[in-house]
Amino acid sequence: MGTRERRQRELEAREQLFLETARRLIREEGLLTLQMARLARACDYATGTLYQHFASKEDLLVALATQRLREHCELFRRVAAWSAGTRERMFALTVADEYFSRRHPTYSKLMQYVFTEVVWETATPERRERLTAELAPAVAAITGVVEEAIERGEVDAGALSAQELMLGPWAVCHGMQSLLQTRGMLSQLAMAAPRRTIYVHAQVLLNGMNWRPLADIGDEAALNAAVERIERELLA
Amino acid sequence: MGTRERRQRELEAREQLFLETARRLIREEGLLTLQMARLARACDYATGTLYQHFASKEDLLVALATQRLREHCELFRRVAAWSAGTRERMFALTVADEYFSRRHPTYSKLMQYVFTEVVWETATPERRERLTAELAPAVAAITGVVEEAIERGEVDAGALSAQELMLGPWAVCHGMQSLLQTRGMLSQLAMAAPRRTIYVHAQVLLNGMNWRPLADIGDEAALNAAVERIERELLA
DNA sequence: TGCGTATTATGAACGAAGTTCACAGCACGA
DNA sequence: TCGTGCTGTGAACTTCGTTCATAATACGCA
Repeated sequence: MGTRERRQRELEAREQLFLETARRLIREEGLLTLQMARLARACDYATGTLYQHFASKEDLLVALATQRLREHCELFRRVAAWSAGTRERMFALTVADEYFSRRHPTYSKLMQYVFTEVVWETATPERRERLTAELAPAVAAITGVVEEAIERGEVDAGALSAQELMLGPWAVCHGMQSLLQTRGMLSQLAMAAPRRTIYVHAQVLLNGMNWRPLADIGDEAALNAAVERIERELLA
Repeated sequence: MGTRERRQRELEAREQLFLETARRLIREEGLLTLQMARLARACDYATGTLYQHFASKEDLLVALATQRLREHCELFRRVAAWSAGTRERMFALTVADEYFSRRHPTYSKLMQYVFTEVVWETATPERRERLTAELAPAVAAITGVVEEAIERGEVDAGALSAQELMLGPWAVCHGMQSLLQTRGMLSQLAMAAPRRTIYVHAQVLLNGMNWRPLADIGDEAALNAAVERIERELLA
């Protein structure tokens, strides 16, 4: 028969078309000006057809975010599985995160918007679940690195669990990028090299956990070498 | 004469009324359902009157955020001027930040929304400037603490400037709160005590900077004592 | 106190965009 | 070939945010 699954394939292709085109429109004209009717028109479909795939505009945005988040999390999993020491892998996660955000400039903004009460609460529960489901494997992978380090005695966990511990580097990454991305923040601060600042603070935090081998915070050459190695072996 | 300045006072009082009422409506019904017409009606004014104060809905939101940010920054300045060591003051900033967010649950969400491209770019430049202007004194005060610590040799700044250094604790604070506040994140992680996790990571970061006197990360009692002292002396 | 003018408040009307739905068109099976 | 059910369509609907012609008010002055 195959007529049913052919139709299914066509539907998926159309959904992809909508998502890809939405991404392009956002890239070209900004999140601000994305309009459902225009998006449908740009894909040569009627508005109603678009609504057969996405329950609302917010739904579409969450779907868009989910797609990129999947890539993001796959990258994390690859980094977590890298054949290197736990300290190096942990730092590599920061570098990878920064790299990913740099490669996808609209992604962080989209995420910021999507996690807003106004958008998040308007999207359908299924869409929200699909997004959060993407996180689980990545969280598990990163937690795995922390657990390995704890077992090997390479880090002082204090009273924190592996998950609580990994929240630290995650927060530094996320917080720093969020702050730097916020307009009126950079102008406030005289940031010479924002990227380097992220890396240094990530290393500082890992040092604070006494995560061995410790990094020499003052050694810029070593930092650059570490970053370059990660970019070469994992991200290129 | 005084008729002009009386009018000025009346205008300011009305603006306050609008802002207070908006705050209440948001608290009671959420950011999602705030409507300009309803806000005006709730204050017994016509819609047009509301628009004499705020150029747009986004403008109103930025004004709302600015008001709270002022309090927030005043708190920071008070903490930065505390008669305690630099390390203790630096940690106190994290505790104060967490405290402020806890006291004003809708503030962080509002901020998150306001800094969104969709809102920020739609507000008038004057409003945006007024918001960012609030930041300057607080940033200066915090940077002052870092500079004092550097001068006294109580911290290893590495190659980072005072401003770059203070971005670390700020990012930890902001990032951690942002992550914990995001729905679907907490469910992902089994967080026993999110507040304590923030504090520990703040201390870890400061330790990583070798900021003296170092904190014993594993010592929960000491951490609690420090937090309690800060809350008692600065925040109560 | 009364009048003319300027300023301000009003809320109905407007406009823009998200969403819906009655209907047309198409494909598939009998 | 015809009937049926499904799908795409886009005009109409709805919901706000925003504006603006008009009414109301306040103010200065004779």
